[in-house]
Amino acid sequence: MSAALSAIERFSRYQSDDAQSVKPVHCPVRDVLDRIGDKWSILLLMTLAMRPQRFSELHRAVRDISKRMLTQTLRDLERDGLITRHVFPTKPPSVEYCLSPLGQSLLEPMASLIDWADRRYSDIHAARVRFDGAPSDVQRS
Amino acid sequence: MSAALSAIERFSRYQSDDAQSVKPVHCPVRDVLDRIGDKWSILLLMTLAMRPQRFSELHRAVRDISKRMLTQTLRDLERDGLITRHVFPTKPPSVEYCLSPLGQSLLEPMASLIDWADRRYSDIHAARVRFDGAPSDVQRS
DNA sequence: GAGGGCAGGTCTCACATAGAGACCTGCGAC
DNA sequence: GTCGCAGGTCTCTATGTGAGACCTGCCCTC
Repeated sequence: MSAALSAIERFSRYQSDDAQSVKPVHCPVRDVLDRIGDKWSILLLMTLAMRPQRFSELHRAVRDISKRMLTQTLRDLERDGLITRHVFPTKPPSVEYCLSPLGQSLLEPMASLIDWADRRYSDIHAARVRFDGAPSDVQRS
Repeated sequence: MSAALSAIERFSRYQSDDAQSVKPVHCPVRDVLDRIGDKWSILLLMTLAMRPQRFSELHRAVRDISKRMLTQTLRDLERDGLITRHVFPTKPPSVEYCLSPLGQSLLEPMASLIDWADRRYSDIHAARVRFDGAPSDVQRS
């Protein structure tokens, strides 16, 4: 726990450095979070964690992503070295995406987040119902 | 590792259930990820992890968030029970936000992600440079 | 040998979301 | 009375996203 929290302290140093300087300080953590924290990246990484998959397989697995965003997200992940892209010279060429070692290394921290999400979902859902049910200052005692 | 990866397997089951059914299957993991995976939530949670803070402190800590998004993100986090909001009846009323126990429980998985981001940033940065430097099939050998 | 189909995209347009920054509210100090 | 402050809300514009038509090679069928 304290080991993990030291990461937060390290991050906080970037924050306070930034707050104190005139020019914004570049924070690697934010950079990375902006990347994998978008709408589709984690979802695609999780999907590829099961096995390498082709473009259209991914599209079927994550049905509500548009081709446009699928292409774009995959390209960004490839750019960041998290996945690799292989083109096979079949009749209509097929393209397979799979996790790189760097992408693999992200699985463990990501899985702990998924695990949290799955275990705490009922709490979150309950909190939402409670919040929406008490629109102003209605307090149950 | 295998314990963590079992979370991924569990998640994959939602995915394949969804792929097979006609009606989309509601996936709690996606629900939660959509929430904390937005541009500002993790950043604010990390900032609040250090200590409870007031609206304007948060605004100073995360300088490039707009008031609009700060308000909205805080409200969403409160709705999900991750943070609590206390109004103090000072002369101009001040408002303090702090992590709820549920929010605290998110710190550990989040910290491991932060830690990953911090340690792997140089790899990611290198991959980006490589990708941008090789626009087509130029390969350094 | 013309037409159709498939994989993996790109392009265009319409709409939703985010950011900038002006404004609001209540109150105490000057 | 009017200034300033905390914590917002509102409006306008810029940016991002989704839907879905279209494109490109190539093979297969007719």
